[in-house]
Amino acid sequence: MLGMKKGMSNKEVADLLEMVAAAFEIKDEDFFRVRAYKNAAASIEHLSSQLKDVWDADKLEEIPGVGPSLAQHLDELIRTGRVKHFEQEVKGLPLGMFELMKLEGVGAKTAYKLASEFDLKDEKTAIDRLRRQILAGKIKELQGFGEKTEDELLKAIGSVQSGSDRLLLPEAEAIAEEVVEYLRSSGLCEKIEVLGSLRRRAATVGDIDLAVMTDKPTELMEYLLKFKGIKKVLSTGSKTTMFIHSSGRQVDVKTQSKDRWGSMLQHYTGSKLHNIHLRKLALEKKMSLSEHGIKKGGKLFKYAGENEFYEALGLKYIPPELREDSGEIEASIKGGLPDLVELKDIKGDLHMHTNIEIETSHDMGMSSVSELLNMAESLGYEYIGLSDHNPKMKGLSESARVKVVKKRNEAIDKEIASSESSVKIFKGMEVDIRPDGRLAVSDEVLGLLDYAVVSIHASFRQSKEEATERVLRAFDHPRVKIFGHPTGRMLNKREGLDYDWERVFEECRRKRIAVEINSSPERLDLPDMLVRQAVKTGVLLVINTDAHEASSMKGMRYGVGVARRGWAEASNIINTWPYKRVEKWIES
DNA sequence: GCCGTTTTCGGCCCGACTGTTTTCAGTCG
Repeated sequence: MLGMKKGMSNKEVADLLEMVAAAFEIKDEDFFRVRAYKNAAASIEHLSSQLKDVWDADKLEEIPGVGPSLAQHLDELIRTGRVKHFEQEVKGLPLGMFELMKLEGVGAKTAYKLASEFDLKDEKTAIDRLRRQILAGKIKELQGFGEKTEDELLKAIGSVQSGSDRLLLPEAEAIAEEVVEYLRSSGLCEKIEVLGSLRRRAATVGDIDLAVMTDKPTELMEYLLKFKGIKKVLSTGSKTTMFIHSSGRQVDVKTQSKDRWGSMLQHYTGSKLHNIHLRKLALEKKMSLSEHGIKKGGKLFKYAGENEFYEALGLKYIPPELREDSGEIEASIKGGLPDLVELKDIKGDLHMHTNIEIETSHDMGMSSVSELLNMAESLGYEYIGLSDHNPKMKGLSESARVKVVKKRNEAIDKEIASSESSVKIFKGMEVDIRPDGRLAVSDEVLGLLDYAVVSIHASFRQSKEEATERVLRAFDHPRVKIFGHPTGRMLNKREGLDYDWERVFEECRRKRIAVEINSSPERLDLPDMLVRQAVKTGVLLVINTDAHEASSMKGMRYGVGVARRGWAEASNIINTWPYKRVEKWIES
């Protein structure tokens, strides 16, 4: 458990530090030492690169929250697979306690008391054995425990075992919308906002955070408790109610008055690390921050708007997508915040699938060209790019593939001729990158196209080296203009491929190949951290929906969110360009 | 443990809610 497996992930290292922090906590070590470990754990968990790579570059101490002492421990962990000091600290503790800490409402101290009392040494059986003790009524006999705690523990055990993945954005939005609509029907809300990770447009969302502007918080919370969608109330008061929604998801609702609304939005949007950094900054100026406002010399100053809140700290407004404590506060002070791309900047979409039958290698689209055109028109686009999958390799001769692509071109031309739309069409194709880097179509087929989106749909187990060579080879053909959903990840389902990103981005920059930000909510690929690296490298980016039916083209906003989280400006994104400029780039 | 536009020492983010407590500790976000 304490050893570092080969390829230990950042999350696993963070868990290890959390474990040591818990050990300190029950030994009543200096509280600040405990927090130092927890801070370092959070910092490593949210690192944009692998810890091993940071170690390779000898930059452990540049990680926020990691100083000389922790750097030394981490060095030992990476070199030898273990940390003697950590092992010593955890020695003698019942290991079952670390399992119990996964239960809602159970922290280090409670877990330790329970695990020692009932001798829960085995992590695998700890929770099950605890359950039997509860059922036997043994918990309430302990000092500091009562019947309610027994009930809560039992419920917590029930829910930890039905643990599930994080929510994709549309799922989270649907739950939020249901609760918002109910709250609105109370007539007690002046304003409701979705906050937390959903407002920051993180790729996946853990729970739903809502803030309500009201001058009748008590009545509103009473009304909320009657909501049919509540499975279980976790806690409730006039300021905060937390409950489990019927979907199994936690929803937090907070109330605030109009004059304190700005500080509320700020506080509840997070991220936690962003807020901690802000509060440290405030302390240096002898100010103290909370969701109620800013305290200076014992006096509370209130902020109705988020803008004023940041201004009061001497900062320029920081858009929610940037609030991850990854340099945005420093940039705000120095005036170096990016002018982020917005949905209204988007003038086209270069990755979508039609229902034209060409015996594709993967799913074909559901919508006709004219349906896609209509949608593009309603979105105010100047152009779209049709990029059906390439004709399949198996069971189709080369001449048959050429023929079917020619037929598709004719079908598209016919649509264009009969269309009254002003939206321009590019004839593209999404072409598989095969395991060895060859493309799944011949040069002759590529010659029939305006451009190719090259992407990976199989062989995801390649090493970083193999995968890098694979995609670099695929970039060789001049018709290749877009690198589609680069990592191939599927959120909650499949890790994507890892490349030598420096080489991949450099090659894309040199060949003016646009790296795609795929807006499909189950992909959101390129991931935001890598978008940021791409922006720094000067790589062209394109935000596409990969729509398989016309309505999915409305999902562009998900990709724009990713771009914004990656600090991208409109100038980094080619589909903010007007038609003529894109045409020139495609022909180049 | 970490960290530095008042510091290499002496600080370290803030508030809400719950349960078992007669004044607060534990947990959470």
